[in-house]
Amino acid sequence: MRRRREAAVARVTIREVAARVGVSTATVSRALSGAKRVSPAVVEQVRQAAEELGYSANGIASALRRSRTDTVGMVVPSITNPFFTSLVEGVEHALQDSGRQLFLCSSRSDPALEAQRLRSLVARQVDGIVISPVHGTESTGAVSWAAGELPLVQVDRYVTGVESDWVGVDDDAALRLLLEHLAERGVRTAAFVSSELTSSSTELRVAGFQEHSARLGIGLAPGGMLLGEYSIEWGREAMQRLLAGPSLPDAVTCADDLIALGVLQTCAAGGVRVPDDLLVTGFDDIPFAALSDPPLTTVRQPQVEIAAEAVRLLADAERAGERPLSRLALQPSLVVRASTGG
Amino acid sequence: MRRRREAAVARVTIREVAARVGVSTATVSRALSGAKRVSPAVVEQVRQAAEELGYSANGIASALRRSRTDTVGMVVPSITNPFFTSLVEGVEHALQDSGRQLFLCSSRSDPALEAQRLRSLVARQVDGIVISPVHGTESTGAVSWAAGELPLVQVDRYVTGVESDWVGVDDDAALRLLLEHLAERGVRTAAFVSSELTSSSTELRVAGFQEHSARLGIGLAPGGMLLGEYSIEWGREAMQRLLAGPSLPDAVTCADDLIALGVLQTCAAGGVRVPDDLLVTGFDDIPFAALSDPPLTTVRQPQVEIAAEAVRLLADAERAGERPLSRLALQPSLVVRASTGG
DNA sequence: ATGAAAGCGCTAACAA
DNA sequence: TTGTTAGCGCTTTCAT
Repeated sequence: MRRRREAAVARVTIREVAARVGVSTATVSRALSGAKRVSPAVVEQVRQAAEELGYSANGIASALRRSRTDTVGMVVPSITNPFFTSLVEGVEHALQDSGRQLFLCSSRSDPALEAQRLRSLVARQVDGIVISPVHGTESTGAVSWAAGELPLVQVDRYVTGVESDWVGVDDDAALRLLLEHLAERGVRTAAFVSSELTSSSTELRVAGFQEHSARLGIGLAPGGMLLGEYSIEWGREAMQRLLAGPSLPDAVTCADDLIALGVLQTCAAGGVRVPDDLLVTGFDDIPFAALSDPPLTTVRQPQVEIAAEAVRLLADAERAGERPLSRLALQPSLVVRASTGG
Repeated sequence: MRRRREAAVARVTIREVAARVGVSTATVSRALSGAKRVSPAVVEQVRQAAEELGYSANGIASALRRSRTDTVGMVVPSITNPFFTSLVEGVEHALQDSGRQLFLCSSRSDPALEAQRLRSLVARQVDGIVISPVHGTESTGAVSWAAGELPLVQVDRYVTGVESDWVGVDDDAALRLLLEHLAERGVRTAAFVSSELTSSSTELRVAGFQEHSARLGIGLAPGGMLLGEYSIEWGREAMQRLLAGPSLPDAVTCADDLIALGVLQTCAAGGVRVPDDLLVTGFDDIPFAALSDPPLTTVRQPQVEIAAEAVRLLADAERAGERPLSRLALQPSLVVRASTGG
């Protein structure tokens, strides 16, 4: 319980370093940045003086002058969903090589909060934005405004009508993989538990489910299209509704792993044996998908590639003037585990 | 595939708004911030002009002038560990009311990266830092330097010898709860699977295990003190080592839920029945602790309170000159599930 | 190789 | 209530 830091000791500036060495601030600036056209001797003196004085650069002043912050903003609907955390980690990693930092924001699935985050990032002059928009239509205004202010890349989900690149997974291919797998396992009827149709990927997953289940002769169970949100709780509730119905389908296909984990929990609690009585599938392959009871069959998104590609596109966008927009749908892979008898 | 955003259209500044309305930049600044001592008519005109011109403030310039960024930095060892994500979400939420934003960084359990993040946050002039330091000793230098530059609060873990506040859980009380529960269940021998003794909370958990197990007459199984890292993988590996030993203890106590989930996975794979053959406990109560096979008995950390308290301490620190340091160890609660026969 | 000087866009004294 | 003025700390011409 001793004293705290002296309140607001004025921070050391470049001027004091310059004064100490007896050179101009310009020289100090040059010496401390890429040491160009400065004599090695001076560089060394400056380094030492900076060290002695405890100088550390004021990034704000530098940013104002250079109109660059070496910072990228990222906005995701949730930071507690492991899928997005993996994506964030991938982006942060990809950024690291270029010495840039990530400014992470959560929109908490709220378009109003998302708009606020975007305004804030633009105000803070980040050099670019990576966003997974909350909502297919309600996010449009804010996202397209931001895209007009600075380079912006959409990942995973997207809003249409915005001039920006996009990288994500091929949702149609993912549902093809899942349903072909279920068909092979002899599934004739299935339910689909998803979020409300408020985002691009949700729509594509539902559409993919409908198309491929029809093609493979898998019928939609009565009351089997359940739309809620991407959460464990919704998975639990949706499964309760299915249990309350007249009969169970052969399989429950879920639009993400969180939903599927909730479904599995309710199955366990309700005495429904998976995979004996019911097959269950997820989507994303989050780390916990392998640990559930039973382990979850799912499709893996290539998160690392998605993240790397997003950063690459952002770099392009910074340079670019005119250039065609990219839309990259990367391929998912099927991961078979015990929840489908694998 | 249409045209992109026009490259670098110079952004609208306050001067252009001022010119449009026919007032000074100072008036525009005043009108746009807290509308103090500006005539309502002018405020309205300025608002409108700003709107028409698509003006959005340059936060960097503002920050330079005001020496405030309204931004708080947070550094955590991992953003894929749900415990830390919950903490982050709590801090972000607590900050929201005061209109500040969170700048989140992951140190990836690497002291060097952590030091870099801290330098970066200080350079970016965040108003304060919330950090859960990676390492009990290797983090000291960087953390105490940062604490000297600006207000800093440690959460969850801490390094000693740094003049900063700390909020976290009462690790000793947590181990008392866990071990008393195990003793009631008839446990006579236990193993402890933890991370290396590199952080304060790890040390306290190991110490708590030793003290309370001794007090309750629970013996440490031979080779039963297993130190690795906070991850599912390490949990798997540690359990494999226990399985390779001559005999199993009655219980495996884990220093966090990720480790415990890994332990459970190996038990399932190796035919060890939990809780019949072995009791397993975790620590943190992450959302996935309820979904494992079997559901995990653990202690819940009061994350929301920890986060709220951290933000409150930061606010204090900003105001404060001299003031005693706070060390708040909040109380955990036992959550009994099937992994101990609950 | 170095220095002088001019701002980046904004805000806060201080005047009026 | 409003304007004038002086910077915040840094980088970058343009000279020398």
